[in-house]
Amino acid sequence: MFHSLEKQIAAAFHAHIQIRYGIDLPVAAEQPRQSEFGEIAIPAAFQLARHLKQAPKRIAAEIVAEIGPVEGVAAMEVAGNGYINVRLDRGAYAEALLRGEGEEAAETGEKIIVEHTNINPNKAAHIGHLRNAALGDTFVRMLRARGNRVEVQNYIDNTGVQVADVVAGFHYLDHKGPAEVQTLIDDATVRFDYYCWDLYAKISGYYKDHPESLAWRAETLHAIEAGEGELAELAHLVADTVVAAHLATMQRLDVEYDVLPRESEILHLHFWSAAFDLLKERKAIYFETEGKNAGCWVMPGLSEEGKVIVRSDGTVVYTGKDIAYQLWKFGLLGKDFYYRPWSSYSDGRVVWVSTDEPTESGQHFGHGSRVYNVIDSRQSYLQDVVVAGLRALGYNEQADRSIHFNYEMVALSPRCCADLGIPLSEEDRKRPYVEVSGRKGLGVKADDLIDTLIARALEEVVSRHPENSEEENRRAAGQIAIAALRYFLLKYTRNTVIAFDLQEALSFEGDTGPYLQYSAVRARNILRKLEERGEEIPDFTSELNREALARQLQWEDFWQLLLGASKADSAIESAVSAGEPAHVAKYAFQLAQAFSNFYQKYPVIHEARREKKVFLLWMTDFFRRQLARTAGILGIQVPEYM
RNA sequence: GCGCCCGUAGCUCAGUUGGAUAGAGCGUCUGGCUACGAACCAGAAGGCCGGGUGUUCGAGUCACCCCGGGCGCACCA
Repeated sequence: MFHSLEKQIAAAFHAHIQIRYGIDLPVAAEQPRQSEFGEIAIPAAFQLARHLKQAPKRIAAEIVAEIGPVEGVAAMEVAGNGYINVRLDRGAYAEALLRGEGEEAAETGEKIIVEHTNINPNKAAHIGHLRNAALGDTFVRMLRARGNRVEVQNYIDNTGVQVADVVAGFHYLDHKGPAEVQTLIDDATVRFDYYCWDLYAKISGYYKDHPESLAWRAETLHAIEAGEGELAELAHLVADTVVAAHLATMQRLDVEYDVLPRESEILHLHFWSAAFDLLKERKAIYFETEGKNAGCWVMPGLSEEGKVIVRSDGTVVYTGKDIAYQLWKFGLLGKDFYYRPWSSYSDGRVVWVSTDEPTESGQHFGHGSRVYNVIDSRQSYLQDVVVAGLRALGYNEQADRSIHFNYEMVALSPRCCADLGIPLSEEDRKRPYVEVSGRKGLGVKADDLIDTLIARALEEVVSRHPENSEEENRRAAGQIAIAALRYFLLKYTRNTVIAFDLQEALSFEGDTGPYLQYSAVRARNILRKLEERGEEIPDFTSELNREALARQLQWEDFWQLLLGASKADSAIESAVSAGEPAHVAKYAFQLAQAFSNFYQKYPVIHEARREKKVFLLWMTDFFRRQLARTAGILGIQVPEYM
């Protein structure tokens, strides 16, 4: 609502300035620093001052005097050195909100692809992976909330070095074949992804102590690529099982996917050779004959030596496959995968996985017009290579629409390592944070963290609601734990390194997910309590007219809460353009804060005057809906009670 | 060496793309529960926005130079 009105008012100024001064000025609408200054500030006079060579203050006064009535605006005034402060017509604004106007979502035809999660399927997910998924999933929800069509892809690198290492661990260190590994998978007392976590650390350590054994890795990679033999079979078994574990972990956070494109199909369906032909044909890469890259196909430009795409033994590096994948996402490769169902969600939606065998599914993916790759900042260089590849092929437009949605890593605070019993070197203890390492098995497993959070939340819920059933309390605790976790991962802006601290993540007070939930739960408790007392929730539209609304909204407290709650769409819009899910979190928190204050100050149910009571109930209901919606975009549900 | 990121209250972080008197949470201190359940609210203390020079009506925000920290720059991903 606010968003569309703001645009409308800016447009009125734009039109006036165009006619009056003959200047096509892009008019910005800002939020005044203080609420007493009104709802919208127009700084246009500052820009005009340059063109007109007059004082901004004078120009602002002239515009205010001449612009005439603007719809939805009650008053305008000049302030500061030349701001035009706009005051909205409160009654009209509230009436429009009451009738549910101005909430249209502009559906755009283009399809946006968001790729996120992308965990190597060789071990359990850790806290860093959760940041990726929470950011990606929330961004998807933000886009969908404003009407965009979005396809969520989770790329599975099931033929890479990391999977190969775990396979080598099973085969060479543990001497286990596919049958034994299958037994392990079927054993309910073993968490297979956790087992692989340890095995990966074990073989990484072994490689370090016995460099000659790296031959195992090469042999395993070859076997996987050939797709034959026991090692290849093991690779499939390991990768598929771990992918299922990852999806189950992500499901706990309400993170869902549309399709799982796999590297094995990139290879078997010859996506790479198609891309390779294109790259050679358009001279995007060249065959190096001398120097340290002799015998390799190299992409020039990004670094002094260029980036090797095809090794001297003829195998392609990951980035090469990624170029093929990126081309496919835009529909530029002239090839597609086949698809079969991988699993389905409780609402029946199917997650599809790529396959190399023709199927009757009729499914098609890709052909996006814009692609967001949610990948941490350490891989910026590789992402630049991919984009440079598109450019070298002449796909400049697609290169511009390839967005590396980067974010900083999640590290561990030294205190956290101490809490978790992770030994640190003297040097590490002095650092601000310690990087997690899969190879060293150093990190916080996602499911362990979620379990801890749920246990904590359950303690709190049970202490407050011993009368409720265990099932109900578990349900609420689960929702609270997820809210705490998702909010914790989202409240930091993307380029902030999160030094993970268990005690902070476990907090349910202050700037946290549970605070949002608590605020929404309290709003609903008011409405529920009213009905329990035998009163009915009024029909707001028939009991409140414009005049009544205007009367009540003379109270600044009420107006500010209503205004704030009506800005959800505006907040989402600016968060999308800034690419910052954290902005949505911040908005939700401020909104919850405003309501907590309102809740404390105004006893809604005990209000004696009818008009005011109905108005307060409507405010409560409006706030509740807006906060629930915003929390939903963060992937946070509002529990029945807490 | 080259490239990118960061430095804001005791701690952890925001800061609407250059705007009005720099904000929040935690922590500390003070006050508020017979309940629309305090996982809350109100108030207080706490700042050379790392340092310097510039750009202009105006800089936490932009440019350049220092200082301090992080991450990249593989025939790993």
